[in-house]
Amino acid sequence: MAAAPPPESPKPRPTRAEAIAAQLADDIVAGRLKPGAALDEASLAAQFSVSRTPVREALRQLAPTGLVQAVPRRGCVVAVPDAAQLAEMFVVMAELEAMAAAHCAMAMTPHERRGLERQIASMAGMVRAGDVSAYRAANVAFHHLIYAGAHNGYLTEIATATRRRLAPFRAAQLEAPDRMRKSHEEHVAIVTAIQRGDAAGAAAALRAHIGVTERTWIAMAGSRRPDAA
Amino acid sequence: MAAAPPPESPKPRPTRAEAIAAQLADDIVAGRLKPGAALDEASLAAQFSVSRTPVREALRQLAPTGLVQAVPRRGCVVAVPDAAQLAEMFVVMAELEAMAAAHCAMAMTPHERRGLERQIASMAGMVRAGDVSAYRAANVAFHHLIYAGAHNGYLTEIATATRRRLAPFRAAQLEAPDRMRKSHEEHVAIVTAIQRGDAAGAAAALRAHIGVTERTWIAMAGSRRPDAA
DNA sequence: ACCGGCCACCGTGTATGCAACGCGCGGCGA
DNA sequence: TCGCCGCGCGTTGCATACACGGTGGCCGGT
Repeated sequence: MAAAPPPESPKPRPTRAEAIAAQLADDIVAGRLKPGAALDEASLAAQFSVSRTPVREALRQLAPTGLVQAVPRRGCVVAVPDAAQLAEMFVVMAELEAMAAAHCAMAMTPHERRGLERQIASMAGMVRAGDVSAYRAANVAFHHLIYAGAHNGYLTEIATATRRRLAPFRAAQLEAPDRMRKSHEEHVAIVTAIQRGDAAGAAAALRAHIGVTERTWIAMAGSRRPDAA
Repeated sequence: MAAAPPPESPKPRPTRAEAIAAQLADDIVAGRLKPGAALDEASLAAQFSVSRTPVREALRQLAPTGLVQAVPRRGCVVAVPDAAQLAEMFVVMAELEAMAAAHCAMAMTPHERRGLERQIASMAGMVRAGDVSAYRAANVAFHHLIYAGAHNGYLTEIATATRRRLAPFRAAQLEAPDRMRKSHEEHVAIVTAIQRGDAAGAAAALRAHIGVTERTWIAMAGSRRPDAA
């Protein structure tokens, strides 16, 4: 009778539009649909073997999430945030995750803390093995453990949304040499702070973690000055 | 070549669906549509003198914002967050606004600071006159000045969304005789901290204003006390 | 009288058709 | 040669029509 963490499961059976929206979102987040790509209703309809109607509804659902940009009579394109917007989102995400980490430090249950330890141990193995793709997936899971530990569904919601929106621009982040190892060390620092109940330390560690990520991205994005905020 | 603060104006001319979505959102936020009310497509279509199609698109746009709850084959209702969810959202909103206030303290331009002073002065007059309805509107404007002063469009976006979602449940908050005066005093404290560049103080003042102290936040993490404002 | 299954109504989900708007190209004039 | 105007095409916006699923009530059985 334990309440499910998201107390609402409004998805007894997804409708076509929802399935298409989920698929498109996934394609965008995974980078299969590149920022700026035009989303033609007719083509998508043909591609999914449905009429334009569900495709339109899917796009209209995606627009408020920020994954696609809709201009009233000119169709939709995959969102292309400029450098300043990305910087803003990184700043906010750092704060959101810091908030979650602080909360974790104070309120995580023993069971959740064990889960965190297990995740860290598992990821340590991936680092040793150099398995970047496994590490990438585990990284998402790790951050979701932090969200869950904060026991705040709304925080989880907006942090997840922010992370998704930034995902296309962080895809290659772990490719940078030695980044995976550094990332893991930062994770360890975060978990250590959480485990000893150091809320401020956990928040700071997470801010630093995201901050480094942002800098890494800026370095890879080219040679623009990294003070866009 | 000066970049416009919102470099995108994706609303050359709103489409029917967008107009309906805006109208519905407004009705929900203003409390004219009460939480739990069923949103029948046909009725709404008749009411707006359009077909079901734009109404459906409007509802699909509103669903991701959290203002309405959509169940796949059972229609939409005005969202009814329970006490725990409301408490979560208040906590997050307090942190978002605290974040904004901290940024304001450090980065507001002189022009923006003068605007803040003017707003406070104007609201002081409303308090003296006991004009609750004018104060209510000015209060929203005040908080939006804080958002704007943070110079972070994404933060503004999610803070505004959160505030909108909570609006239906804060409608009567200022009706308490002394609440308006207290609220104004808190605003003054916030502005004072911002004007002297005290980021931590501004953040703390805003947290207190929203009514969620850090301790409340911590307590709520474990035990889910339904102490929604 | 209570319970179970059946049926009909209501509302949503999807498809199709038509009209309007935006855009690009070609022609005309300066 | 360059700029402006008008026209045609493609795409989106909206309306209408049909199909599927869900819900509530009715009826027969126990």
